[in-house]
Amino acid sequence: MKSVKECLNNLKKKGFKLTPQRQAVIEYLEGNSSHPSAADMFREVKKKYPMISFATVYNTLKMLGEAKEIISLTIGFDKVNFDPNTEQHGHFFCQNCGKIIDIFPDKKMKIEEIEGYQINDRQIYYYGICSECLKANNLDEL
Amino acid sequence: MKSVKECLNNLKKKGFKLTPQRQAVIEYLEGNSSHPSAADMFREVKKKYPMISFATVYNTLKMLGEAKEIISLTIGFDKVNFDPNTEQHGHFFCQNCGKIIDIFPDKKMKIEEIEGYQINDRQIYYYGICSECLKANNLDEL
DNA sequence: GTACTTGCAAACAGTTTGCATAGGC
DNA sequence: GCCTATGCAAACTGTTTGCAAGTAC
Repeated sequence: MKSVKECLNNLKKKGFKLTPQRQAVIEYLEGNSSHPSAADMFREVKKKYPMISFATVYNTLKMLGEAKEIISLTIGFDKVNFDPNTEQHGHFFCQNCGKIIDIFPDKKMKIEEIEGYQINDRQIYYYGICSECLKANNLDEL
Repeated sequence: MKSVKECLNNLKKKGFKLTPQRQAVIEYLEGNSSHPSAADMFREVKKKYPMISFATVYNTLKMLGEAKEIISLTIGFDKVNFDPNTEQHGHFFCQNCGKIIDIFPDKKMKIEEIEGYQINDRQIYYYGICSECLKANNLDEL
């Protein structure tokens, strides 16, 4: 997702209807690097658009995924998180505070080939302790 | 998990009790590259050990994870899958047949460092169509 | 006007939990 | 004998679904 405007154009081109609910979700996601879950989105979007429902959030996320405007992360073990940045990059999951942090490689990552397979996507997940938690030394139990 | 015997020794050393149920799960997992889910394990182990319960399967998997005898994969979007091979390697998820396939790199993969972070683990997930599905051309809807 | 989207609530799947009983060490 | 593990069922969480009413185009 490069910008709200481009995203809306892309969706319109693909025949999706642009409801106010969908636009509210898109506006919340644009430039958001916090990797929100569906519940995070529901909670936040509801503040500005109180009549939105959970089903609509999921519906919108599914549509944005199909339109390749967002990617889904399964880095957490219980729920799915979403990232509007569809450029190839990795993710770090802090096992202490639960934050998901973008990891951009030094050089442009190219997805390797695997003989005989068609690769549509790759995700690289790192698990560990983030610098903030290491500094604060407020490790819960590790 | 290198072998059932080594695994049992390791668990004993760490103070875990070796119940028949746990041994049945370990024997099922040893050398198993099918990346079973908890439900798969429950179904299969039950055949040889009919009185096992779901809670015990989850309990055993949690213990094996803590003992670093297995790794958990979140490559699927709904459930967790398990791999008794704890050597660094990637995984491929076929978006057509749902199979999870081990991907071993040509050269020994080293986990990169990330300045200021402590990395405990890394997972690389590939998504696409496996060679079997490509050959069979029995693509459901893609 | 038509077809798709919404909101709601109920359903669903995977996983976790509480507790009495059983069993490893 | 102690303390942890088991089995069962119920609870819980994240996500999906069915359907009547609403709305983008």
